[in-house]
Amino acid sequence: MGPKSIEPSPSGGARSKLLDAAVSIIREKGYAATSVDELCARAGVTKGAFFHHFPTKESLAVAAANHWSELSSSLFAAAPYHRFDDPLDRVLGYVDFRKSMLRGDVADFTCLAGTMLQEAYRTHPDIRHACDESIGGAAAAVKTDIAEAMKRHRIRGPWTAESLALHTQAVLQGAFILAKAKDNAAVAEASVDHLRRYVEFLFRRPTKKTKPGNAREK
Amino acid sequence: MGPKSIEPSPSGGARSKLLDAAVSIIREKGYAATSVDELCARAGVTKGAFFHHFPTKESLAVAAANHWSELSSSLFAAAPYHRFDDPLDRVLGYVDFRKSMLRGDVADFTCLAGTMLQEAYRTHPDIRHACDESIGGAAAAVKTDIAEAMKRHRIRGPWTAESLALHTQAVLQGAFILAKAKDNAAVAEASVDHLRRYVEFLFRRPTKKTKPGNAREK
DNA sequence: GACGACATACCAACTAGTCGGTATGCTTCA
DNA sequence: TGAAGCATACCGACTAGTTGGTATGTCGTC
Repeated sequence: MGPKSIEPSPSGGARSKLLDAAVSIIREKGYAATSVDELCARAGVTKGAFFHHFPTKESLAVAAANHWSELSSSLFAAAPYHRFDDPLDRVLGYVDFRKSMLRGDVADFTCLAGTMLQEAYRTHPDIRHACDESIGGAAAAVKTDIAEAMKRHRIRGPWTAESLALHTQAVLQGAFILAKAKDNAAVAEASVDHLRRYVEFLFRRPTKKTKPGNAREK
Repeated sequence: MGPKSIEPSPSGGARSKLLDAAVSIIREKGYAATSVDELCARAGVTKGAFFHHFPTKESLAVAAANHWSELSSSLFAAAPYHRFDDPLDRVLGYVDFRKSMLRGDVADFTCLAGTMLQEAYRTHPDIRHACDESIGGAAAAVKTDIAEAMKRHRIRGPWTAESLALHTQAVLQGAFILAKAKDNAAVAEASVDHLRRYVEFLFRRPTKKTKPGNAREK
């Protein structure tokens, strides 16, 4: 914690370089397979610097998860869909935005938190907690719009804004796994399409036709 | 391949004990964090036996993924929902069955393939492939019923039986991650409920009231 | 001259994988 | 029948390299 609690390090510091390295390497190969030496190498930093800033490898992972939370929450905060008046449009805009991110290398659009959770949920409780908060934070942001949309459109059902928000995260996480399995983002897009259709159904909005020129496979 | 090509080892063999150990340990801590020594210890087998049956640790993981495919496909083949006449009931029965499995320890209901994919998709192509086939096999089984249900109920839409089948797997995989994040199966159940509602919607079946005693939470 | 931010050298524990060996079959043919 | 010949299954000590982590030193700044 120290002086970095105020300033997130001006990107020249070893700490922030290690954080960035952690995010990218762990997304490629997971937490356990990522060695401290490799982290230092990618960050262009020595081992001394590593253990100066982080007492253990695990604490770096926790910090990386928190860093990831900040990265994503500011990314979504800046996204265009917030302009919509109707909160339902914001929810659907969020889904569309997530779908539009499914491009390029698989390691570049998958989720750090989901990746680490899968292997560390039991052996590293602190990592589990930080990843839970990361996903929970994303869910909370959508939940707000979902709750407003339920109010505005007078929708009620045997589900809550919270559970639907978490469901969007589940679909996304599952879509990432499918994309990794097939090394192909198209299958993830299709799952997000199903999610969008489901949300439209819940809010009784006429389903929009699937975007033209959407069939991009392999 | 010797005498074992006919009989899958009568469960006394070191090979099958290693396979079982691999499934359980890897589901607890992932592939990379699982050491060969630990595998041998849990299987009650020596290191010599390990490398007699498997040339590398990676090849054990591939065999474990295939073992997992067989375990799950025979589990689902024996499940009760196949009795239903209407293929749609079989699809919904599958979803209900998956939901009913969400009990007990998280490590005992999560998916080996999804867990390994997350960390090994890039570094271990053979593992990725075996896990892809595992998930693909599960999806293919559901796809059959979905396709029949589409025919029987004259349903068409901008989605295919295949994409919906894969979507069910995505939701399940995502639900597992949520369960790991919160160390709580309830959140996974809620996601599966959303999935069921979506399938009912796609097939224009009146949504059944949430099961009695299902205590819709909060 | 104290302190933060690193660098260098080092270590004990663990890692996947090797290797020479043994015990127990199954086959073949005299 | 039985012995030679060979394959399979398994054992466990060993190794070369890697792991996360430590101890100590250097350098610039306040």
